[in-house]
Amino acid sequence: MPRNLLRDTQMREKRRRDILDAAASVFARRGLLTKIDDIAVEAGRSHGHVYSYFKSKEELLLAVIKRGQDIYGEQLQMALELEGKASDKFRYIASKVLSQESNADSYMVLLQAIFTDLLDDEEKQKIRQRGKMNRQLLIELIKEGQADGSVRQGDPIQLATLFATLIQNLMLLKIREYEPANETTIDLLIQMIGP
Amino acid sequence: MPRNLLRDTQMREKRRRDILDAAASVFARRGLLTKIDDIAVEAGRSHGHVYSYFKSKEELLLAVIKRGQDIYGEQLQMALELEGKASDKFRYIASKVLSQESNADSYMVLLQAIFTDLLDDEEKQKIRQRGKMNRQLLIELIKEGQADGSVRQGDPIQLATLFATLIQNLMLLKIREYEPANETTIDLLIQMIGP
Amino acid sequence: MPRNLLRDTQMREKRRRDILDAAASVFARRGLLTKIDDIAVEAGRSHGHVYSYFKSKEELLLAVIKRGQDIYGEQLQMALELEGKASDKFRYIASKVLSQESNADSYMVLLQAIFTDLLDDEEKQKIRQRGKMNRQLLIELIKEGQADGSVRQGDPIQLATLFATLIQNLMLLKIREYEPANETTIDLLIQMIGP
Amino acid sequence: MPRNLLRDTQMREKRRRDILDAAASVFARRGLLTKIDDIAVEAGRSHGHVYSYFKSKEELLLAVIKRGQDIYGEQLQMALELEGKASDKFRYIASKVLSQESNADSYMVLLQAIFTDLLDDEEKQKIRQRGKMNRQLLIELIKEGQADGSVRQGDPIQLATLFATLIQNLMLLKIREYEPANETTIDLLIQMIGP
DNA sequence: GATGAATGAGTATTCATTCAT
DNA sequence: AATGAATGAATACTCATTCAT
Repeated sequence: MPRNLLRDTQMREKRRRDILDAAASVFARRGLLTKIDDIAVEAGRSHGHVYSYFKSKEELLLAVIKRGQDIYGEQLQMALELEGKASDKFRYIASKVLSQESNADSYMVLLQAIFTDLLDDEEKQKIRQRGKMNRQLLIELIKEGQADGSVRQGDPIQLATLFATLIQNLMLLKIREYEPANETTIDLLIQMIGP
Repeated sequence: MPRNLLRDTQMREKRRRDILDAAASVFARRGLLTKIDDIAVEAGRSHGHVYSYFKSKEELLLAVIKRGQDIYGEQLQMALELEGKASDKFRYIASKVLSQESNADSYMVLLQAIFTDLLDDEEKQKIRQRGKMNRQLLIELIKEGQADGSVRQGDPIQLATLFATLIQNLMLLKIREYEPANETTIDLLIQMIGP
Repeated sequence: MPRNLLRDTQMREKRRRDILDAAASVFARRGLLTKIDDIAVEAGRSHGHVYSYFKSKEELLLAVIKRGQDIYGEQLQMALELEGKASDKFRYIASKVLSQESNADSYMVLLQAIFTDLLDDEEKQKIRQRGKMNRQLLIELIKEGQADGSVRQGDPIQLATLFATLIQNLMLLKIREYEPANETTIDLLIQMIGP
Repeated sequence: MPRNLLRDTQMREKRRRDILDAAASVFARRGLLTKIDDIAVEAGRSHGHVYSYFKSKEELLLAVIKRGQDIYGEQLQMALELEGKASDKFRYIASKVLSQESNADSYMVLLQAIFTDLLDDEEKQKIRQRGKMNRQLLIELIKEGQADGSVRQGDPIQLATLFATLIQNLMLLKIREYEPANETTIDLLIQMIGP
C-alpha cells in the first residue's frame, strides 16, 4: 500500500530537526564526548533511530554546527535590515543573540570543533568559511557605524572580531550561570565600541 | 652510598612538570578526547610512566587546569605590582598573556572543562573559585583605573569580565591562526575600556 | 466480487520463488553475512516484504538450501532415467549441472551451512539426510556402471563421493572464473571414473 | 628498566602464532561470522589482547589464510623433493595433507574468503596469486608423472586442478565426519589420476 | 623507576525483526 | 499486501588502568 509521500517527507524533516535540536543541546553540555545514546535519549528515541537520519556521529556534529552558523547568520542579516543607527543594530543583535539559549549551545560546539584537532581539515575549512561570511556582515555594520558616527574609528576587521567575541562569550557566561549578562552589560558593550 | 634524596625529589618534580607540559598541549589540541598515550608520546615516555606521576586522567586534567590558572594569576599579580597608570598595567597584561602560546592551551582546556558536564560539581567549584580570585585581581585594577581616570566608568565586575573575555579569546584566535592579534589590537582593546 | 483464490495463491507462490532466487544468489555471494535487505533489494522489494513470506532469516536460508538440494536431486533422477551406458549418464549429469549457475550458488551456500557451527544440529541433520539421498542416487549409478563395465571397480560409496566432489567443485571454480571447466574437463572426469 | 629485548620479541612472536592457531580453528568452524571474542576465548585471552597483535578482524583473517597457503605450499614442496615415481609423491601429498586437521580448517576459511564478496578485490588477488603458485607445483608434478608413466595423459592444468580439488574436499568431508577418507580412498584417488 | 602486555568496561555502529500506516 | 520507521541486541574496536618484569 503506497503511503502519503508528502506527509512522509514532512515527518522525516521534522524528526531530523528534532534530532538536531537534541544533539545541539547535548553536544553543548557534554562536548565531543557526547554519546549517540545521550542524544537519542534527549530526543526521546532509540540510538538506532538517530542512525536512520545521520550516517555517523561526525555527520550529525557537522550538521549541528552548520545549522548554528546559519541561524546566527540569519540573525545578523535581520539586524542589518533594520532602520536606524548602526549602534542600535548592534544593540539589537546583542539582545537578540543573548536571549536565545540555543545560540550559546551552538557556539560552545563550534568552539570545540574549531579549536580542536578532531575534525578533518577539510571540514574545518568549511566551518571557517561560513564563519568568515558571518563576520563579513558584522564588518559591514561596523563600517556603517563609522560612517554614521555611532561606532569608534579603527580597523573594522578587528572591531568586528572583538564585538563578536564579546557577545559570544557573554552567551557562554550567561548560560553557565556565571554573570548574568543584563541590559547594563549590553549598554557597556555598545559604549565600548562607541566613539 | 646513600642516594641523593634532594636530587631525586627534584628529578621527580621535573618529570612531573614535563608531563604537565605535554598534557596541556595535547589536551588543548585534542580536547577531553585526549588519550593518555597521546600525552605519553608527547612527553617522550610510555603511558605507564604517566601513571606513576598521576593517579588518573582526571587528576592529570585537573592539575593542568590548576597550573594554567595559577600561572595566569601570577601574571596578573605581576602586572598589579608595576608602577604607573592602570591602563598601562592592562596593556602589560594583554601583551604578556598574548605572547605565550601555553596560555591559549590552558584556556582552551579550561573552557571545555568548565562549560561541559564532564567533571564533578565539586571539581568545577574549585576551578570557578580560582577563576573568581583571578577576576578579583582584575576588578581591583579596574577600580584603580577608574580612580586614576584611565578606565571608563561602569560596573567594575562587568568591565573586568569583558576585558578578561577579550584577551582570552584573542589568544585562541591567535593560536589557531585566525586573526593575528597584534599591537594595534591591544591599542584598540585599551581604548575600549578607556574613558 | 469474490477474489480469484487460485490466482492469489499462485501469485504468492511466485513471489516466494522470486525471493528464494534472490536469496540464493545473494547468500552465495555474501555468505551467511548476507543482510535481509540485500536480498530484498535483489528481489526488487522492501525488507518488510521478505518477512511476509519467511518468518526469519534462518528459515529463508534453510529454504534456499532445501530447494538447491531438491533441484540437484531431480537432475540426478532425470539422468538415471536416461537410456544408455552409466558413463553417458555421468556425462549428462556433469554437463547439466555445470551449465547452471544457480547450482554453484546453492552449493556454496550448502558448504557454508554444513561445515559451519551456525545451524542447529537438528537442521544440519535434515540437510545431511537429503545429501545422503542424493548420493544414494549416484551410488546406484556407480553400481550400474560397474555392472555394464563403464565405471572402474572399487567401493561405490567412495567413487560416488569423489565424483560428486569433483563436479561440485568444478562448478565453483567455473563460476568464480578460475578455470573454465569445459568439455575436455568433463571428458577427463569421465575417464577418471572409467575402467 | 630495560627489558630483555630478544626474549620480548620471541614471546611476542609466539603469542602471535597462538592467536593465529586459535583464529584458524574458529574461523573454520564459524566462518566469517566468527566473533573476535570467540577467537580470544579459544586462545585463552581477552579480546583486547587480540587487537594488540592484529589491527582488525580482517587483518587477522588474511593472516590466517596466508599462513594456511604457505604451509600447504611447503608440504607440496617437500613432496616434490622426494625420490621416486610421481605417483608416489602424490600418494605422499594425499596422506600428508589428509593427516592434518589444520589443513581442513585453512581450506574452509580459504573457500569462504575466495568465493564470497566480503574481501576487497585486491586482497582476493593476492590470495589467488598464492593459490596459483601452489597449483604450479602440482602441475610440475603432473608433468613429471606423465613423463615417468605414472600419471595419465591430459591437460596438466586440468589434472592438477582435479587432484587438488579432490584432496581438499576429502579433508573437509573427513573433518566433518562425513566419510572417513582412508587409505583405500587414497588408493582410488591415485588410480584415478593414473594411466 | 620504566615499560608494555593484558584486561575489560565503554561506545559507535549495524541489522534482524516488528508493526503502524 | 507492502513499506519503511523504530527498536535494541549484538559486535568490532578503543583506551584507561593495572601489574609483572
